[in-house]
Amino acid sequence: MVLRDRIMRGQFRPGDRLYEVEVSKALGMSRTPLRQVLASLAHEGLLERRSGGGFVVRKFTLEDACDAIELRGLLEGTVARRAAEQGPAETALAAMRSAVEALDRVVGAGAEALDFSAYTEFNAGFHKALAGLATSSILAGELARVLKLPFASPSAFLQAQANVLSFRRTLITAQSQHQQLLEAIQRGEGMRAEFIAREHAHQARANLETIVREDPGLAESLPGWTLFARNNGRDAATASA
Amino acid sequence: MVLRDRIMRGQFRPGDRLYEVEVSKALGMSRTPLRQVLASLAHEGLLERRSGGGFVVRKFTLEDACDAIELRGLLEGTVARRAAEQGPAETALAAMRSAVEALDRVVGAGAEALDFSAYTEFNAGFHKALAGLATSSILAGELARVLKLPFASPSAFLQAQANVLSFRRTLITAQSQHQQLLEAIQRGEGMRAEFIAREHAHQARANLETIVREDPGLAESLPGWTLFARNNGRDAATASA
DNA sequence: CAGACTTGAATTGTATACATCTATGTGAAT
DNA sequence: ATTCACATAGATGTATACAATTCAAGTCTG
Repeated sequence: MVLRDRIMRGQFRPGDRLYEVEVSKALGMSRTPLRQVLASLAHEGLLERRSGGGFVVRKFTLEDACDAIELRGLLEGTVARRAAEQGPAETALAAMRSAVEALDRVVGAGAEALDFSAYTEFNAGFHKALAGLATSSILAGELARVLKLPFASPSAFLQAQANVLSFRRTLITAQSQHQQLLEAIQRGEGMRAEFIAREHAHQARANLETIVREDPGLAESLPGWTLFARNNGRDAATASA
Repeated sequence: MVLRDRIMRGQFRPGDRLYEVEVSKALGMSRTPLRQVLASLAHEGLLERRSGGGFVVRKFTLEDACDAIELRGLLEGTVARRAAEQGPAETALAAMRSAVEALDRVVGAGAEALDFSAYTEFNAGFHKALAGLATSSILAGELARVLKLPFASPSAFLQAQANVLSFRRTLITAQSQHQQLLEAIQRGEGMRAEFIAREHAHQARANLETIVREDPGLAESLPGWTLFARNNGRDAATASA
């Protein structure tokens, strides 16, 4: 989906209306397949249907991003709890173990020497393995869906933290949570697993909030950040009235 | 969406492939808008995309229905907790109060004399008011989405229980949970609210399981039941091999 | 001057024709 | 007899032409 990337990269601003003929020319495709893409993106939540036809790029607030992250934590927590309660599948558990071990090696270097891109890679692997623990197709589907929301993905804005030492330190505690989550699942401690997963996501949320508050310039560089309203909820159109 | 209803009413069986020309003739519409409907239903989870093109009606298992109900409980619980923590909006809270009061009057008649359709109506009102408490548009959207899954809705299979006395009794305890949930939200007891909502959904799940186990004939009459696989996961095609 | 109606361009929604792909059956060669 | 290649029918994917709707500007009237 090239349109998705273009929206994420900021080629369209929130509130912009997408005219079918215009966009179809820009993408070099016909209106028919484009309309399906538009409908699909609307289902994903990136676009909104206008009353009276047409689509506009959705405005996200920082609150939306935080909610999406917490929702991810909620679903990951449920997956973890149920895996712990029902006995996790060995293959998915093995993937999680190897991810944790790999992260151990990365984090073992200490906050200063930490290989950030390696961390990002193995962290994604950990969360993928966690999703793979889902016994329920319904739950797995919802989690996959939520991960598509801007910034909900575990590695969505990790790279922005690369050069800030205080954030690198949070990765050490995050890895501690990875270890504890794995342990809780293996020991059948469902409730504990659920809460660790929630708190883990909460830390991601806190990191995002800190970035936005303390280093807005850094936030600007994040992919998808253009979809977010800067001013506290009031957009330009409303403010001009 | 007339196609949605036709699928729910059992005009197509799970695993059936939907041929575009055939269905478009049956519905009296062209292929172009039909394809959008098909894609939309696939996003909802009622259809699945076949590899190599086309759509088939999705098979649901009883487990899927249970998972959908628990997922609803999870999301409702989160809405309730956050409402309790952040202070609920007075208008939505008022709607919830009036729903609880109306249910009090219905349940006050006792299990034998209980007006079932009135209960169903006010119960739907309660859960609608609960959804209205959502402060987060992300959360509200996901909850609305989950409610569309077969049997996830609070009143999905309530009517099937109408003539079974033991089920009518469960409504009394369900109403007790409604009261407690409202109370917990009003008193700011977020964690308690979350768990009550979860347990409330869990009871619905238990009721569904009981219906299916003890009165399969009754289950057959439920709208959407044709989408569920009877035999334990193995469908006809697989079993014939 | 305010407000309602008309009008028309622009945009979305629908139908149909065309292109591409998939799957199945047939045939020959091994 | 089995397997591979190929042909062919049928289905999906795409493009374009047409219809219906929306929305705004302009005009006319009270």
